[in-house]
Amino acid sequence: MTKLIEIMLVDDHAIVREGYRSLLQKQDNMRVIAEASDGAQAYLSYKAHSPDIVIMDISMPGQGGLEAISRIKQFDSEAKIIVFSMHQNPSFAVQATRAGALGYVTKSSDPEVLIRAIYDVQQGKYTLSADIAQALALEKLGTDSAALDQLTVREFEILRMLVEAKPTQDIADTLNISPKTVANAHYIIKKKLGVTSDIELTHLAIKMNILDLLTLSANES
Amino acid sequence: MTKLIEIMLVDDHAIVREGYRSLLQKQDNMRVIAEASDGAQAYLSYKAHSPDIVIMDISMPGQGGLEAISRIKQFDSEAKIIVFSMHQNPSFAVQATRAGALGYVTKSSDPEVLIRAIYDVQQGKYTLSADIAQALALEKLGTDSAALDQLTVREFEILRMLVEAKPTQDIADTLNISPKTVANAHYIIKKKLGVTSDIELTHLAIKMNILDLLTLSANES
DNA sequence: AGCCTATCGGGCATATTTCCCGCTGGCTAT
DNA sequence: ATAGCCAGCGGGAAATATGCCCGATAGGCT
Repeated sequence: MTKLIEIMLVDDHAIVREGYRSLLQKQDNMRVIAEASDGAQAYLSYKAHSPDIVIMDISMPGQGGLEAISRIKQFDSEAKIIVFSMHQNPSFAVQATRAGALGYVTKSSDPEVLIRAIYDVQQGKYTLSADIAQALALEKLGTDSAALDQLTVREFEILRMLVEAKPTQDIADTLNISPKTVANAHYIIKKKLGVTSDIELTHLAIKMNILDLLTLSANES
Repeated sequence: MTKLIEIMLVDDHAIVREGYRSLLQKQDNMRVIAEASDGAQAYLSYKAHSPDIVIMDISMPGQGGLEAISRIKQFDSEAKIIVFSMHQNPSFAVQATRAGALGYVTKSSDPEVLIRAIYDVQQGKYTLSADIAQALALEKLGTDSAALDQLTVREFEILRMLVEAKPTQDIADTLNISPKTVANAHYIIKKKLGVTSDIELTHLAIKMNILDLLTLSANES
């Protein structure tokens, strides 16, 4: 009566694929018909097997999962893809959705959540695991993405030097202002961006692409 | 003929535990007799079941895996623990070993590697997966991120929480120590690593791959 | 036993952060 | 031109954090 749902698994950790397989075998109307351990393989395998549902990890080496999603959707815009990720950051869910995923479930979720998501997505319904839904909602309220626009030009300039780990004195010298002013700006910046520690500030800088990570390996100080 | 090996699984992702279980069931002389999804639970469960082997993830929320290893070893210095981690950074293996683990296998390894490790560790033999062994050897030669190895297990653990921007108070709470001790450790860490600001510390953490950049924006707690 | 190291935390002087304030100078609207 | 506004600058002062010291305990090793 219920038709068989054919599933493809994509995850770079064999043990996790083993877990999916074991879990899905318990559902008698689901069958794993293909597997892949990276994005490139996933694309080829999708074309070869046309599964009903793809369960995909997005943190894989090389050709990542997001790229694979885009390519699969390009090949078949009807493809039904669920992202199953360790990342609890709602931004990942946003990116996955943009790429074309129909569902996003965190690995911390109970197995039933994934099963539920498979049924939902099978019917074309978009699904999020509860933790992500909540985080996304909070982010929507928080509106911190445009936070940088609150900074004045001077503050932004100081921020950039701060996150490069330049000492206050150096910044003061470069800008020909008093170290006290730099310290004040430092404080104002943290306040405007809503962080309380320099570590959080650095995280934010990375997220907002103020801090060029490539510079990190090439050291100076 | 061969005696049954009783195994306890510790991992915060249910799907991964499912994977272990499925994998280990195929070995007719191994049996999963207990599971836990965080460090505190792992400790209690160990005391209750006395498994022959513990397979433990070390990146878990709250009471981390390293702490759990220490406590289990304290309770039973004969405990045989294999760390099964996503981190390919050899420093994690160093810290795990210091805490008392007998084996370190990355999740990218083939399932057979884990099975092999179980047999080895069962006989009291120390095991590393090939990728880690190589990375460790290179580190020994290259003295690259070896700075991290100067840190004690506790310090390393605190460092990881610090660079995730966890407040001192939270860290103190999770580890059940005084905020003052955390502050002291914070200072010692910076001193050992030769940095003077938290921003530099964060840079270092990124360079040394302690701070997973993908996880970076995943700020919840 | 004696020594060593890890862990834990108190003490305390110094430095930094945080917040408030006043000053200047350039805009803009009246 | 005059008033109002805001960016930029920096002093002051209380609250906190940092840097460095110390002593205590506990487990391991010789």
